[in-house]
Amino acid sequence: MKLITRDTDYALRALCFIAKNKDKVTPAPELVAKLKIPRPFLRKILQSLDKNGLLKSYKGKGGGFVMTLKPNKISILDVMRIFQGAFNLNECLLNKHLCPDIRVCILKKKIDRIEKYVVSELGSFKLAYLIE
Amino acid sequence: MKLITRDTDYALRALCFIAKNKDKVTPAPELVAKLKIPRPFLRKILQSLDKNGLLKSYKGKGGGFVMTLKPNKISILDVMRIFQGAFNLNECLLNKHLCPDIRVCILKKKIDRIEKYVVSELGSFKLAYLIE
DNA sequence: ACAAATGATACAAATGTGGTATCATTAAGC
DNA sequence: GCTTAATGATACCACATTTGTATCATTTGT
Repeated sequence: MKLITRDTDYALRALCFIAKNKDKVTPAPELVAKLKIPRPFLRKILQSLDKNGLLKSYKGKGGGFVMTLKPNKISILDVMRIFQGAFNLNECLLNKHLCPDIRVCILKKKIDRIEKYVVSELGSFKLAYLIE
Repeated sequence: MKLITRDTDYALRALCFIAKNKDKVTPAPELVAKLKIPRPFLRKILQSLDKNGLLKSYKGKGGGFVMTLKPNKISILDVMRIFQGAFNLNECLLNKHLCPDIRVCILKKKIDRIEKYVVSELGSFKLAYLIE
């Protein structure tokens, strides 16, 4: 079981790099070269980050990407949500069979508490911490 | 993202049912009927539980399964480990590309702490709690 | 006009999840 | 000993997800 998937990982690396460039526009080819992420895959990731408002893109020659927010305004959780969807650790228990008895409910409560913990830990961990 | 997969869920249901039967041998067909789990899938799950020492099986007519341990000696984590492998939330970060810079390490530490929390919560949550 | 960039979208390979099917083996009980 | 009811072992399959690829259109600075 992994908490952070490949695309989230790539996205974090890319964001860190772009953030370090400050206001300078960072083109995708530069990221490919420096971060060793497969080119088309990175392009897709950057497009997602753009659509979700974490990056602003400039088309055409001399184009590329810049941050829209300060790195201390973006959390790991924000990025995870884009690529891994909303947290829902209880998913399976409710999935197809409705919880038929009390035992599921007490386990569900436990898992809900765990989820709250994870969300709070990752939600307070900012991109800025990764850059210094 | 789900914390508990289908087979773990099924396994927990089956274990609860078998535990309630105490020393009485529980045959798989009874579990199929009562728990509405697809028959061949349940069989596979029971075999895993047997191989991992949580159940003892009796072959032949009148055969079936009994618990090998008291329900307060089995944790949710024990069952998860059988079906979902060892916990390793850091999996992806170390996956194919070795961590190239400090930023991965500090995030890794955070995730390690989260993992410790989850393991301790689920490791102390015993099957017995689900049965009462 | 050209070159360097992103946008959009469709495709494909590998892996994981959930489930099925089949046949062999064991043991109780008449 | 035969039948029957159970598990053991194993191979297979369908589908979804993950990871990655390929292609062409569009935009923009020089």
